[in-house]
Amino acid sequence: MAKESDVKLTKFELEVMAALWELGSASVREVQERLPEGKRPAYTTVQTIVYRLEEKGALRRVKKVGNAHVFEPVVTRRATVRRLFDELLGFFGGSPRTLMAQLVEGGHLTLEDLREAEELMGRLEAERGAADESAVVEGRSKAAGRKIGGKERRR
Amino acid sequence: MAKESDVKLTKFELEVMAALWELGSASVREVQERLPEGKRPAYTTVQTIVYRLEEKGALRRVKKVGNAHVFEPVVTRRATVRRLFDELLGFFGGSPRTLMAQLVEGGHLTLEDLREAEELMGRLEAERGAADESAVVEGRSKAAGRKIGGKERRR
DNA sequence: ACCGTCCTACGACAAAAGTAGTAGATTCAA
DNA sequence: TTGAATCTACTACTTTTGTCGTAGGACGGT
Repeated sequence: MAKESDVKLTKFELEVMAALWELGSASVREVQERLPEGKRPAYTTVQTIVYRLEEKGALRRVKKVGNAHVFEPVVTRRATVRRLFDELLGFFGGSPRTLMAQLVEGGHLTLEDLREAEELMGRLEAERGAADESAVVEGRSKAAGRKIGGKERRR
Repeated sequence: MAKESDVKLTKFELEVMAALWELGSASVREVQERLPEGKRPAYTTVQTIVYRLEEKGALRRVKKVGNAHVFEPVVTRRATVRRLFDELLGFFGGSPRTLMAQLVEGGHLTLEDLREAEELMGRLEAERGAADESAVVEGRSKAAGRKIGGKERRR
């Protein structure tokens, strides 16, 4: 029955969806106009993509305004990112660590990015935790305890 | 001049490259055999991809063994990951944070993953820091300058 | 020297993705 | 009520990807 998770999007479709996620809901014209300056295809091109996305079940038309249809995303941005990430992970034997290492070494992330992520993680855990008391341990989820320059390993 | 960075790879091409990165260098047959069980295309299919990759400059033939060519990657795994990641970032207004947030919320990362990343970052910073002190200008000090410790022999 | 096996070089094709034009219905402001 | 502006619903075409098959050359063992 075509789960949301098996919607595969191409690069351009992704951009259209990105616009739609930002707008919440929009007409073809609105989507087109939200596309980055340089690479803004003809109106009908965008329209075609929107139609294809509709067939894939990535979005749906919800109403009309004037004689124009208004579309709304069906697949969430989060689910899509998850999918993309999983794919990316594929090239790392499914290990987020190896990937993270590449990101760090590639200079994509700053220390603050990581700290913030930790903090967020702590918040989320606290929020939904409460229920399961066992296996908590995980040291201070406060993320404030810096400790750069740990062991000197490999390399 | 076709810089290494403008080599765009498709999903399948990525898989072939992945095999090649793992093997270091290999013949078409070897690459094909390294492809995951289920999705293992015909020999000539792999051959075609390899040829196309050669045209794109992602790999090159380095020698012959018997009558078979042996190929070797030209673009590095790191550069490729960087590229993929940058693309992914595109959907987040280029903000690694937003992306990280999605990853955390999506449960892709564990606290340990983050910690380890921080640690690695600390090590790298220390390593390269010292010498840096003065030369700050260099517009591209933002990654790309990788070359710590000779070859990239991880794993 | 001969044959079976493995490669290489090409050529083909279908499906997916990217890009757009057009005919005719709709809307809306004058 | 009309005509310009705008949409929709198709249709169409070009590239790019994914997948192979085949003809003929190169090798290696016997």
